[in-house]
Amino acid sequence: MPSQTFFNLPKPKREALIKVAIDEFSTLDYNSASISRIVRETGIAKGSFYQYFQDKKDLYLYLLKLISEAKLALLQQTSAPKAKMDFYEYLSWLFDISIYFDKTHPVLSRLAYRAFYGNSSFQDLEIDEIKQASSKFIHQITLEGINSGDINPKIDPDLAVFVVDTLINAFNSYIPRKVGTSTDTLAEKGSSSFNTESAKDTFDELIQILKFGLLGQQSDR
Amino acid sequence: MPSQTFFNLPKPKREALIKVAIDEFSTLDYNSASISRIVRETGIAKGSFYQYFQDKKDLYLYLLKLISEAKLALLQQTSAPKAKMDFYEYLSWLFDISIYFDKTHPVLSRLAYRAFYGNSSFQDLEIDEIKQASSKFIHQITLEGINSGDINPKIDPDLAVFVVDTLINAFNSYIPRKVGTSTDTLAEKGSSSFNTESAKDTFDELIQILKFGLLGQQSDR
DNA sequence: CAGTCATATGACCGACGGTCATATAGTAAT
DNA sequence: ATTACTATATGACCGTCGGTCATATGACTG
Repeated sequence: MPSQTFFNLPKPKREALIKVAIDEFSTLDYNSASISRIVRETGIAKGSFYQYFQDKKDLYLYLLKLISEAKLALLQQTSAPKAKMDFYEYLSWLFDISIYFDKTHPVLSRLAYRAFYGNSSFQDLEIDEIKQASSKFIHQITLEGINSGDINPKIDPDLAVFVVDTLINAFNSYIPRKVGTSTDTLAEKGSSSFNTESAKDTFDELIQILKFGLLGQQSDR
Repeated sequence: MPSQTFFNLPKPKREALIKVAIDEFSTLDYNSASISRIVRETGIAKGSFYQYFQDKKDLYLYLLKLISEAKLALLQQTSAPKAKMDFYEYLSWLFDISIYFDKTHPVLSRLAYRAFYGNSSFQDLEIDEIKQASSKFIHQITLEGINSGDINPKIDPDLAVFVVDTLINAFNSYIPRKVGTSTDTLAEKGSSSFNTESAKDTFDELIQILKFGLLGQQSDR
């Protein structure tokens, strides 16, 4: 976490620093992103930076936190299209929201994309924890899916969570390949560079596969 | 690719360098692994190293190539337990082989694990290509699965490949979590640190889910 | 004015990946 | 044995990095 000193900073200075940092980390992977460059560009001294943040990781974690807060805020302010959705409809709805976030926050989205699907950062407990925050969310709704009968209860819950979580997360890196946009282009221009309609169709087809895989065995036993 | 100079090296020197390098890259992620340390430990001059390899990435790619060759060799020398296997049986067999490789080549396995499932390296085209070599293999057998009717032909082949490939690959990072071994311990001690029997059971359960998901729709239409 | 405290600063540190002019050893021709 | 040529070995050196720290600046208090 940034120090109190950082939050005491005049707003413009604080925001300028964050903006430069977001640009840096959305353009380059963790190791290539440079604190030296960030402070040079922001016009503050290196020593000052290290009064605000413990280290490079501290800044990075803070940026990821800002993003997840922005996403959560969007999720909470968006009302569901249907009152009662089953597990699979809910997943589909989440995907809609995710696409909308990418469109409205292209730079944040790009940074998040790098952090989660580019294999750019490093082995680190805290960073893994942040990464798994979205997994925890999927985890929770998957367990609810099991309880409500949308997922065959004979399937090991952990395994069900793994399957759903893995596919949902990996889908973000699949789509650009599928629609012919390279992940590089995506990291550069954000998700606006592919057709969100066909992405949605493909996602719904994936959900169908999930539905059969996770539910299909039930009639069998 | 290493230079001719490297291959001209006396075998002991060449192998010593490779051994030290493999140890380094199996212990630390790409960015933490240090060329300076490798040459210090091997007892050769920095300049010499850079006569052998173009850069750090060149060495890394070469190590990954050595590993994939070793894996391929094992695959080719292992005979199938059954003459005719359907797609899902074949996947299960591949998993057996993979487990065997991990047991017999723990250090290589650890390096590969870091490279593929640790999010430790960086955005790079060539490295991504090597990583996707195993994906290509899965790709091929998945397409065969479609042709032989083991996978519902109505499913978009690309999507089918994506689902299979993603789950198979991610499974390697799921298992340690499942059996309570942290990925750190795994990277440290190799796959010998978890019960391969229960891993196999879980894998077979995953294959069942895949089977229903990818085939299930067929009876439906 | 002096004293105290938060903040700002940039020279400095060790380590990194990578370069290059120079030294050394091996080989072939005279 | 001497020369000439080539392949290989070497480590001081470069720019850059993340991070530190003694010192300077300013702002507020008595």
